[in-house]
Amino acid sequence: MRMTPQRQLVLDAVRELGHATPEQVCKRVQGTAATVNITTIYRALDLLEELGLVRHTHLGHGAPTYSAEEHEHVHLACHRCGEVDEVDPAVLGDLGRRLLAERGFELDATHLALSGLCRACRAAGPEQTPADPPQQHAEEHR
Amino acid sequence: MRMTPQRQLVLDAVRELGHATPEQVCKRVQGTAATVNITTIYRALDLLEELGLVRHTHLGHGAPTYSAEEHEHVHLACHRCGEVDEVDPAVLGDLGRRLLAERGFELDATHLALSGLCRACRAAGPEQTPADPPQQHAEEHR
DNA sequence: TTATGTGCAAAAAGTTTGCAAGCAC
DNA sequence: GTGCTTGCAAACTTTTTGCACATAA
Repeated sequence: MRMTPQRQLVLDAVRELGHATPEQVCKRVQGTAATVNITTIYRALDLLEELGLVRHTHLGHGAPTYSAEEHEHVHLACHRCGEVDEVDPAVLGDLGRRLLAERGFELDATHLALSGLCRACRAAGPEQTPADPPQQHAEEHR
Repeated sequence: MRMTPQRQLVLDAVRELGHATPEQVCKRVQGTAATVNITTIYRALDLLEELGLVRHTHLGHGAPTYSAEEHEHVHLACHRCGEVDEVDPAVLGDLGRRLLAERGFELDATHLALSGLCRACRAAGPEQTPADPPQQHAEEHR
Protein backbone atom coordinates (compact mmCIF):
# COMPACT_ATOMS: atom_id res chain seq x y z
CA MET A 1 0.00 0.00 0.00
CA ARG A 2 1.10 3.56 -0.56
CA MET A 3 0.74 6.50 1.74
CA THR A 4 -1.15 8.55 -0.77
CA PRO A 5 -1.92 12.24 -0.26
CA GLN A 6 -5.53 11.38 0.52
CA ARG A 7 -4.55 8.90 3.21
CA GLN A 8 -2.06 11.29 4.71
CA LEU A 9 -4.72 13.99 4.83
CA VAL A 10 -7.12 11.63 6.56
CA LEU A 11 -4.51 10.69 9.12
CA ASP A 12 -3.62 14.34 9.69
CA ALA A 13 -7.27 15.23 10.10
CA VAL A 14 -7.80 12.50 12.67
CA ARG A 15 -4.77 13.66 14.62
CA GLU A 16 -5.82 17.29 14.53
CA LEU A 17 -9.43 16.71 15.37
CA GLY A 18 -8.86 14.44 18.32
CA HIS A 19 -12.13 12.59 17.91
CA ALA A 20 -14.06 12.87 14.74
CA THR A 21 -16.73 11.09 12.85
CA PRO A 22 -16.00 10.09 9.26
CA GLU A 23 -18.21 12.98 8.22
CA GLN A 24 -16.13 15.47 10.20
CA VAL A 25 -12.90 14.03 8.89
CA CYS A 26 -14.28 14.40 5.39
CA LYS A 27 -15.12 18.06 5.93
CA ARG A 28 -11.65 18.70 7.24
CA VAL A 29 -9.89 16.90 4.42
CA GLN A 30 -12.02 18.66 1.86
CA GLY A 31 -10.83 21.95 3.30
CA THR A 32 -7.46 21.07 1.79
CA ALA A 33 -8.43 18.86 -1.09
CA ALA A 34 -11.99 19.59 -2.09
CA THR A 35 -12.44 16.69 -4.46
CA VAL A 36 -11.72 13.90 -2.01
CA ASN A 37 -14.73 11.67 -1.82
CA ILE A 38 -16.38 10.44 1.38
CA THR A 39 -15.87 6.92 0.10
CA THR A 40 -12.14 7.49 0.19
CA ILE A 41 -12.40 8.72 3.77
CA TYR A 42 -14.10 5.52 4.86
CA ARG A 43 -11.59 3.38 3.02
CA ALA A 44 -8.66 5.32 4.41
CA LEU A 45 -9.99 5.11 7.96
CA ASP A 46 -10.42 1.35 7.67
CA LEU A 47 -6.95 1.00 6.31
CA LEU A 48 -5.33 3.26 8.88
CA GLU A 49 -7.10 1.29 11.54
CA GLU A 50 -5.74 -1.98 10.20
CA LEU A 51 -2.31 -0.42 10.30
CA GLY A 52 -2.89 0.51 13.90
CA LEU A 53 -2.52 4.23 13.28
CA VAL A 54 -6.04 5.15 14.27
CA ARG A 55 -8.78 3.53 16.28
CA HIS A 56 -12.47 4.09 16.53
CA THR A 57 -14.64 4.52 19.56
CA HIS A 58 -18.38 4.18 19.90
CA LEU A 59 -19.67 7.08 21.91
CA GLY A 60 -23.18 5.76 22.22
CA HIS A 61 -25.24 7.43 19.56
CA GLY A 62 -24.93 7.08 15.83
CA ALA A 63 -21.54 7.60 14.34
CA PRO A 64 -18.30 6.15 15.67
CA THR A 65 -15.44 8.58 16.15
CA TYR A 66 -11.90 8.06 15.07
CA SER A 67 -8.84 9.13 16.95
CA ALA A 68 -5.12 8.65 16.63
CA GLU A 69 -3.74 5.57 18.27
CA GLU A 70 -1.49 7.47 20.66
CA HIS A 71 -4.53 9.25 21.98
CA GLU A 72 -5.50 6.64 24.54
CA HIS A 73 -8.05 7.17 27.25
CA VAL A 74 -11.45 6.24 28.47
CA HIS A 75 -14.36 8.30 27.23
CA LEU A 76 -17.21 9.48 29.37
CA ALA A 77 -20.17 10.29 27.15
CA CYS A 78 -23.08 12.23 28.55
CA HIS A 79 -26.28 10.88 27.15
CA ARG A 80 -28.15 14.05 27.88
CA CYS A 81 -25.97 16.61 26.16
CA GLY A 82 -23.57 14.46 24.18
CA GLU A 83 -20.45 15.94 25.76
CA VAL A 84 -17.50 13.58 25.78
CA ASP A 85 -15.00 13.80 28.57
CA GLU A 86 -11.77 11.86 28.68
CA VAL A 87 -10.15 10.25 31.66
CA ASP A 88 -7.07 8.26 32.31
CA PRO A 89 -7.68 4.53 31.94
CA ALA A 90 -6.26 4.23 35.43
CA VAL A 91 -9.66 5.23 36.86
CA LEU A 92 -10.80 1.74 35.98
CA GLY A 93 -8.49 0.37 38.59
CA ASP A 94 -8.24 -3.38 38.45
CA LEU A 95 -11.47 -3.81 36.51
CA GLY A 96 -9.62 -5.18 33.50
CA ARG A 97 -7.76 -7.66 35.64
CA ARG A 98 -10.94 -8.78 37.40
CA LEU A 99 -12.88 -9.26 34.18
CA LEU A 100 -10.05 -11.30 32.81
CA ALA A 101 -9.83 -13.45 35.90
CA GLU A 102 -13.54 -13.88 36.46
CA ARG A 103 -14.87 -13.97 32.92
CA GLY A 104 -11.93 -14.52 30.64
CA PHE A 105 -12.83 -11.21 29.05
CA GLU A 106 -10.00 -9.01 27.88
CA LEU A 107 -11.21 -5.45 28.27
CA ASP A 108 -10.39 -2.80 25.71
CA ALA A 109 -11.54 0.17 27.67
CA THR A 110 -10.80 2.70 24.99
CA HIS A 111 -13.09 1.25 22.39
CA LEU A 112 -16.38 2.11 23.96
CA ALA A 113 -17.39 5.07 26.01
CA LEU A 114 -18.87 4.91 29.46
CA SER A 115 -22.28 6.46 29.45
CA GLY A 116 -23.89 8.62 32.04
CA LEU A 117 -24.72 12.18 33.00
CA CYS A 118 -22.06 14.86 33.00
CA ARG A 119 -21.66 17.35 35.81
CA ALA A 120 -23.44 20.12 33.95
CA CYS A 121 -26.46 18.00 33.16
CA ARG A 122 -26.67 16.71 36.70
CA ALA A 123 -26.60 20.30 37.91
CA ALA A 124 -29.33 21.18 35.44
CA GLY A 125 -31.54 18.74 37.32
CA PRO A 126 -33.35 15.60 36.33
CA GLU A 127 -36.05 17.22 34.21
CA GLN A 128 -36.85 15.05 31.25
CA THR A 129 -38.16 17.82 29.04
CA PRO A 130 -36.45 21.15 29.61
CA ALA A 131 -38.92 24.01 29.44
CA ASP A 132 -36.70 25.66 26.87
CA PRO A 133 -35.39 22.75 24.88
CA PRO A 134 -31.82 23.81 24.13
CA GLN A 135 -31.01 22.89 20.56
CA GLN A 136 -27.92 20.75 20.16
CA HIS A 137 -28.81 19.09 23.42
CA ALA A 138 -31.15 16.39 22.26
CA GLU A 139 -30.96 13.00 23.89
CA GLU A 140 -28.21 11.12 22.13
CA HIS A 141 -28.05 13.64 19.31
CA ARG A 142 -30.68 12.06 17.22
CA MET B 1 -51.88 6.39 25.82
CA ARG B 2 -53.29 2.93 25.46
CA MET B 3 -51.52 -0.36 25.80
CA THR B 4 -52.46 -1.53 22.35
CA PRO B 5 -51.92 -5.10 21.19
CA GLN B 6 -48.96 -3.97 19.09
CA ARG B 7 -47.29 -2.28 22.03
CA GLN B 8 -47.89 -5.26 24.25
CA LEU B 9 -46.37 -7.52 21.62
CA VAL B 10 -43.32 -5.32 21.39
CA LEU B 11 -42.90 -5.31 25.14
CA ASP B 12 -43.34 -9.08 25.28
CA ALA B 13 -40.81 -9.54 22.50
CA VAL B 14 -38.25 -7.39 24.28
CA ARG B 15 -38.75 -9.34 27.48
CA GLU B 16 -38.49 -12.69 25.76
CA LEU B 17 -35.52 -11.82 23.61
CA GLY B 18 -33.40 -10.36 26.35
CA HIS B 19 -31.53 -8.05 24.05
CA ALA B 20 -32.77 -7.36 20.62
CA THR B 21 -32.39 -4.86 17.88
CA PRO B 22 -35.53 -3.20 16.54
CA GLU B 23 -35.20 -5.46 13.54
CA GLN B 24 -35.20 -8.59 15.70
CA VAL B 25 -38.11 -7.34 17.76
CA CYS B 26 -39.96 -6.75 14.53
CA LYS B 27 -39.33 -10.29 13.31
CA ARG B 28 -40.55 -11.67 16.62
CA VAL B 29 -43.69 -9.57 16.71
CA GLN B 30 -44.49 -10.44 13.14
CA GLY B 31 -44.41 -14.09 14.13
CA THR B 32 -47.62 -13.35 16.02
CA ALA B 33 -49.05 -10.46 14.08
CA ALA B 34 -47.64 -10.48 10.60
CA THR B 35 -48.93 -7.10 9.53
CA VAL B 36 -47.23 -5.02 12.20
CA ASN B 37 -44.99 -2.53 10.57
CA ILE B 38 -41.38 -1.80 11.49
CA THR B 39 -42.40 1.82 11.97
CA THR B 40 -44.72 0.76 14.74
CA ILE B 41 -41.89 -1.17 16.37
CA TYR B 42 -39.72 1.91 16.48
CA ARG B 43 -42.52 4.04 17.82
CA ALA B 44 -43.45 1.48 20.45
CA LEU B 45 -39.85 1.09 21.57
CA ASP B 46 -39.47 4.84 21.99
CA LEU B 47 -42.67 5.02 23.92
CA LEU B 48 -41.89 2.05 26.15
CA GLU B 49 -38.55 3.60 26.84
CA GLU B 50 -40.15 6.88 27.88
CA LEU B 51 -42.39 4.92 30.19
CA GLY B 52 -39.31 3.29 31.67
CA LEU B 53 -40.36 -0.21 30.68
CA VAL B 54 -37.47 -0.86 28.35
CA ARG B 55 -34.04 0.62 27.83
CA HIS B 56 -31.58 0.50 25.02
CA THR B 57 -27.91 -0.34 25.07
CA HIS B 58 -25.26 0.37 22.50
CA LEU B 59 -23.23 -2.73 22.00
CA GLY B 60 -20.65 -1.10 19.80
CA HIS B 61 -21.57 -1.87 16.24
CA GLY B 62 -24.60 -0.71 14.30
CA ALA B 63 -27.95 -1.24 15.88
CA PRO B 64 -28.77 -0.55 19.51
CA THR B 65 -30.42 -3.37 21.42
CA TYR B 66 -33.43 -3.08 23.64
CA SER B 67 -34.00 -4.94 26.84
CA ALA B 68 -36.55 -4.90 29.61
CA GLU B 69 -35.88 -2.46 32.40
CA GLU B 70 -35.68 -5.11 35.10
CA HIS B 71 -32.94 -6.77 33.11
CA GLU B 72 -30.09 -4.76 34.59
CA HIS B 73 -26.49 -5.62 34.11
CA VAL B 74 -23.29 -4.61 32.46
CA HIS B 75 -22.67 -5.94 28.98
CA LEU B 76 -19.38 -7.28 27.77
CA ALA B 77 -19.32 -7.14 24.00
CA CYS B 78 -16.65 -9.01 22.10
CA HIS B 79 -15.54 -6.98 19.16
CA ARG B 80 -14.19 -9.99 17.38
CA CYS B 81 -17.21 -12.26 17.36
CA GLY B 82 -19.98 -10.00 18.60
CA GLU B 83 -20.89 -12.19 21.55
CA VAL B 84 -22.45 -10.29 24.41
CA ASP B 85 -21.90 -11.50 27.92
CA GLU B 86 -23.60 -10.05 30.95
CA VAL B 87 -22.14 -9.44 34.34
CA ASP B 88 -23.36 -8.06 37.59
CA PRO B 89 -22.81 -4.30 37.86
CA ALA B 90 -20.98 -5.08 41.08
CA VAL B 91 -17.88 -5.98 39.07
CA LEU B 92 -17.41 -2.28 38.53
CA GLY B 93 -16.68 -1.90 42.21
CA ASP B 94 -16.50 1.71 43.23
CA LEU B 95 -15.91 3.01 39.71
CA GLY B 96 -19.22 4.85 39.68
CA ARG B 97 -18.45 6.47 43.00
CA ARG B 98 -14.97 7.47 41.89
CA LEU B 99 -16.14 8.98 38.61
CA LEU B 100 -18.74 10.95 40.49
CA ALA B 101 -16.26 12.21 43.02
CA GLU B 102 -13.44 12.95 40.61
CA ARG B 103 -15.30 14.07 37.53
CA GLY B 104 -18.84 14.80 38.58
CA PHE B 105 -19.90 12.14 36.12
CA GLU B 106 -22.84 9.97 37.04
CA LEU B 107 -22.21 6.60 35.46
CA ASP B 108 -25.03 4.61 33.91
CA ALA B 109 -23.16 1.42 33.43
CA THR B 110 -25.99 -0.43 31.79
CA HIS B 111 -26.37 1.90 28.85
CA LEU B 112 -23.18 1.06 27.07
CA ALA B 113 -21.32 -2.15 26.77
CA LEU B 114 -17.72 -2.71 27.71
CA SER B 115 -15.78 -3.80 24.71
CA GLY B 116 -13.02 -6.34 24.45
CA LEU B 117 -12.20 -9.88 23.49
CA CYS B 118 -14.20 -12.78 24.86
CA ARG B 119 -12.62 -15.92 26.20
CA ALA B 120 -13.26 -17.92 23.05
CA CYS B 121 -11.69 -15.32 20.79
CA ARG B 122 -8.70 -14.95 23.03
CA ALA B 123 -8.26 -18.70 22.93
CA ALA B 124 -8.53 -18.60 19.15
CA GLY B 125 -5.42 -16.49 19.18
CA PRO B 126 -4.63 -13.01 18.02
CA GLU B 127 -4.75 -13.70 14.28
CA GLN B 128 -6.21 -10.75 12.46
CA THR B 129 -7.44 -12.73 9.48
CA PRO B 130 -8.52 -16.25 10.37
CA ALA B 131 -7.45 -18.76 7.73
CA ASP B 132 -11.02 -19.92 7.49
CA PRO B 133 -13.04 -16.76 8.01
CA PRO B 134 -15.99 -18.00 10.08
CA GLN B 135 -19.14 -16.34 8.83
CA GLN B 136 -21.07 -14.48 11.48
CA HIS B 137 -17.77 -13.65 13.11
CA ALA B 138 -16.81 -10.50 11.29
CA GLU B 139 -15.31 -7.64 13.25
CA GLU B 140 -18.22 -5.77 14.72
CA HIS B 141 -20.72 -7.49 12.45
CA ARG B 142 -20.33 -5.13 9.55
C1' DT C 1 1.63 -3.88 -17.76
C1' DT C 2 -0.03 -5.12 -13.42
C1' DA C 3 -1.65 -4.03 -9.12
C1' DT C 4 -3.35 -0.49 -6.40
C1' DG C 5 -6.02 3.58 -5.43
C1' DT C 6 -9.69 6.98 -6.52
C1' DG C 7 -14.16 9.16 -7.73
C1' DC C 8 -18.73 8.57 -8.89
C1' DA C 9 -23.11 6.48 -8.83
C1' DA C 10 -25.95 3.29 -6.95
C1' DA C 11 -27.16 0.13 -3.33
C1' DA C 12 -27.88 -1.22 1.30
C1' DA C 13 -29.03 -0.68 6.15
C1' DG C 14 -31.21 1.65 9.76
C1' DT C 15 -34.37 5.11 11.10
C1' DT C 16 -37.70 8.88 10.62
C1' DT C 17 -41.56 11.51 8.69
C1' DG C 18 -46.03 12.67 6.38
C1' DC C 19 -50.34 11.32 5.62
C1' DA C 20 -54.68 8.98 5.19
C1' DA C 21 -57.45 5.53 7.29
C1' DG C 22 -58.98 3.08 11.61
C1' DC C 23 -60.44 2.66 16.24
C1' DA C 24 -61.61 4.05 21.15
C1' DC C 25 -64.12 7.04 23.83
C1' DG D 1 -66.49 13.89 16.34
C1' DT D 2 -61.91 14.19 18.47
C1' DG D 3 -57.73 12.46 19.25
C1' DC D 4 -54.58 8.75 19.58
C1' DT D 5 -52.68 4.83 16.83
C1' DT D 6 -51.43 2.35 12.84
C1' DG D 7 -49.73 1.03 8.14
C1' DC D 8 -47.76 2.45 4.09
C1' DA D 9 -44.79 4.95 1.21
C1' DA D 10 -41.27 7.91 0.86
C1' DA D 11 -37.44 10.47 2.66
C1' DC D 12 -33.14 10.60 5.02
C1' DT D 13 -28.60 9.36 7.00
C1' DT D 14 -24.77 6.65 7.21
C1' DT D 15 -21.94 3.23 5.17
C1' DT D 16 -20.76 -0.10 1.52
C1' DT D 17 -20.19 -1.87 -3.18
C1' DG D 18 -19.37 -2.03 -8.27
C1' DC D 19 -17.07 -0.22 -11.83
C1' DA D 20 -14.36 2.45 -14.93
C1' DC D 21 -10.53 5.44 -15.01
C1' DA D 22 -6.08 7.02 -13.22
C1' DT D 23 -1.60 6.29 -11.33
C1' DA D 24 2.80 4.18 -9.58
C1' DA D 25 6.28 0.81 -9.99
